[in-house]
Amino acid sequence: MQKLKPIFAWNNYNESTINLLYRDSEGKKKIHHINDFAWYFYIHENELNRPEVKQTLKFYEDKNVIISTESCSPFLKIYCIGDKYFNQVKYLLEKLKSYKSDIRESDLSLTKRYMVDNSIEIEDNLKIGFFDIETDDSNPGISIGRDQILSWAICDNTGKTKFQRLETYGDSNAETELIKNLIKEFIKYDVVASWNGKLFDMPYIVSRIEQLEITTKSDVPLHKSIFWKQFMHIDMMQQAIRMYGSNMTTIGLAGFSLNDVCKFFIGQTKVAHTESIIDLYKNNPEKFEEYNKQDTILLQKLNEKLGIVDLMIKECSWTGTFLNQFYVSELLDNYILRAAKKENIYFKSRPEWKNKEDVVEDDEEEKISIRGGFVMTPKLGLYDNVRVWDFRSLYPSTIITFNIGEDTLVKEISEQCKNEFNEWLGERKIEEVDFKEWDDFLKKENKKHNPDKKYIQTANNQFFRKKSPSLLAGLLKKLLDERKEYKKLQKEAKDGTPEYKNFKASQEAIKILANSLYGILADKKTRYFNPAVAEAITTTGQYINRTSIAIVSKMGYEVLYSDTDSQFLSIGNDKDISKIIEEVNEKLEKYIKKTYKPIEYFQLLQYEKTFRKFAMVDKKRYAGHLIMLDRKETDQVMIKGLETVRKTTIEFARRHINEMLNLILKEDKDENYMKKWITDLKQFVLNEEILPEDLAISIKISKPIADYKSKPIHVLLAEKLIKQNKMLETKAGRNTWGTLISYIITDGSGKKEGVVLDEYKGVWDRKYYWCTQIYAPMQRILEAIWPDGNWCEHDILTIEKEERIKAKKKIAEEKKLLLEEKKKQREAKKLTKRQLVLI
DNA sequence: GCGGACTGCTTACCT
DNA sequence: ACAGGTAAGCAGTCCGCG
Repeated sequence: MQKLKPIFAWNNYNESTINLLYRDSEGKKKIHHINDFAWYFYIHENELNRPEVKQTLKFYEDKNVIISTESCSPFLKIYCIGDKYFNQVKYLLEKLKSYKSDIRESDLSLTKRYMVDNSIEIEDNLKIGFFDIETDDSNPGISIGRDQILSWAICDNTGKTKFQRLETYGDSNAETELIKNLIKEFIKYDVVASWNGKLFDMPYIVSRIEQLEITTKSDVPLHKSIFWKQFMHIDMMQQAIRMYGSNMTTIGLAGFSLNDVCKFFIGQTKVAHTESIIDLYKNNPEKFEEYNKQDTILLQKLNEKLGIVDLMIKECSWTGTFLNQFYVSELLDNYILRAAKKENIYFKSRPEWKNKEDVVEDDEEEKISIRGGFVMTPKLGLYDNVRVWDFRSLYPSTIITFNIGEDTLVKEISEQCKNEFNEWLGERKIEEVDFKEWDDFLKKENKKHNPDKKYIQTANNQFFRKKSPSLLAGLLKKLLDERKEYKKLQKEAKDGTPEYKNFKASQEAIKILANSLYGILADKKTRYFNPAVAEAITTTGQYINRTSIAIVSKMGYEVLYSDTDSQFLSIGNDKDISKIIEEVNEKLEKYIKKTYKPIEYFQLLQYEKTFRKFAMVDKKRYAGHLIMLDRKETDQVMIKGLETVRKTTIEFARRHINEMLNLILKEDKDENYMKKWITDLKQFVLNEEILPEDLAISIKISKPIADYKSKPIHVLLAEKLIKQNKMLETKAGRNTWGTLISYIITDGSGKKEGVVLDEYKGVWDRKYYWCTQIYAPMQRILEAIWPDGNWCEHDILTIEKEERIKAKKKIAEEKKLLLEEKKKQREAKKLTKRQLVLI
């Protein structure tokens, strides 16, 4: 029989049957059962020499929990009666863990083990339904499951919608009918997608099902335990946050409400309404229906435009992950485990999930931190002709060039070499060390530990075998090659066609996987966590960057700044930049090849952008007039890290800092011009009226109020709003989007006092706004580019403070003088008294 | 009791 | 529930001074 492609697979608690959900040739959903697959884990053979381990294994063998064993030298494969969820197996594993035994892959579920071992391909032709529910909003605030569901709508991939409305308001039988029909509808699809459905729609439906006792009534299409397995649910909002959350300000996305996202990406909005939902339901059923349907249509269109779900499906089928487990770590775990299985590499078990409360203060593992990228202390100032180039995929390339991986690491000398490195480095940070000194140290160590060049040395003084590619290097090479192929195909296909979209999704999926690979090596929660290996990558990245800086400096060019994989240089426009890059690349390649003798060289600088005028303000903070980007001419002011790109900055400051940067970078205004400009602006802020929207500070509430250890003003205001039922508590979690609190500072002199925007009564602290919100960011920029400009004269608060201190000192001195005077007088009196007595 | 110095928390950014 | 590096503003605390 041809291997069937499951849509989803699972095994129930304490059962050893694997259920595969699939569609037959007629497209009908079926479940295939697998009963003959035995679960197993690995234990290192050396462990068998320990009496306590031996005894434990014997004990569970006698109890028939361990069925059989098989040698997989140097490991022993132990087959059990069920997976890690079986109580008896759980006890066995707990016992072995308590002995700190070297056990491997014991955390896999039966289903995951089966999928990995058989390299089961996952169905990627999935039927998607976009849905949304409306609920009774007559009570204040939102509370999951408190009120009735009023309707549902679902939209298929072609834009066809279905809608059902609660027939009789307040009637629980009618609501039961409504929800049953929704479930029946869900089951027709493989995936149902929603907007924020993970935190709203799904829990709401589940809660209503429980309250109405729908599952205990027998005419539901499928039994309770099984109908949720008939389809998967994904939350498109979470995925949108993953994709665009990090650069929303850069691209200009206002927020992650469905309305904001749709307005931005597809230029469409939700159905506008001023009435409450319950009002619409009761008095305007047509509009109510349109409103509910429109949300699902928007989801469908959004997916068509952005390919959100397509990309997820691609990543899932590439790695062998089911959609409802769509997390980077899970995707990569499946991908790596499948490859490792073929190479007979067994990874350690994934660490136990630790609750926040369970983390011990002195946990050694928790304290380990891994060195990251190189951030050069920038040479501040205003420059002409600044060129930027960067290393293409620095970390993947480094892994390949230096053949980095747990399997290629020379463990025998790893500890000693680490100690020697730390001893040499001492208290210094690696970026403080002179490059030549670092290079010399590495050469000395290389000679000592690697005389016949069998290994390849990394910049943290670790050694990796060269004989065959590491698992990681092999995977990455495959990924990069595949991506190249898909990129080519994408280029050949016609823009907008299904093929084009398919190739695009493929190459993007691969890019995400390749770039995330390093991350899991430095993540304590994964089985791949390995400080020596992770730091081999980052430190060597730093080293390559600094080698390049050394080469460039020797060629006579000045590197102004560098962050991880990019370099900023001031190179006149009379020079041929491509030629220079070519030369640097050649020299770098020659040097790395000569010094480290890699099997394959995989580093490449590529030309990125040119700034006509450029202001270097601080680490990770700069702005410039960009005229060339990826070999295409452009004309824009690019700003990184400065207040204008931060969403906490007030609009007034954002507008004026932008204006200021435009004047300096595009219109080449000089220092004197800007001084005048600042003086005028200060007068305006201190005397004129400013709109409240321009003064509002917006800060995100990122977690439940109780989790805050200190309570700044925005948290205090949020707390008040929550108490008044005007705002929802934020849930903990990575892919949730907290609520923004917008407020205005009424008194910024001490502990900040303020009001939320809605309650603003016209009181604002002018001096605080000028000094902290508006001028401070400007001053930092101006001081960086014209350091001798006496820019502090506009910082009123600091000046006032200094004057206060001066005045105080003066008073103190006067007092002191006065006291001394009195003392003198007293003594004089005493003297005269004594003199009198004497007389 | 006041205010400066310092520390730690929080947010939001960069690669 | 993929990483580390960084700036900035503020709350909270400690400590010396008077």
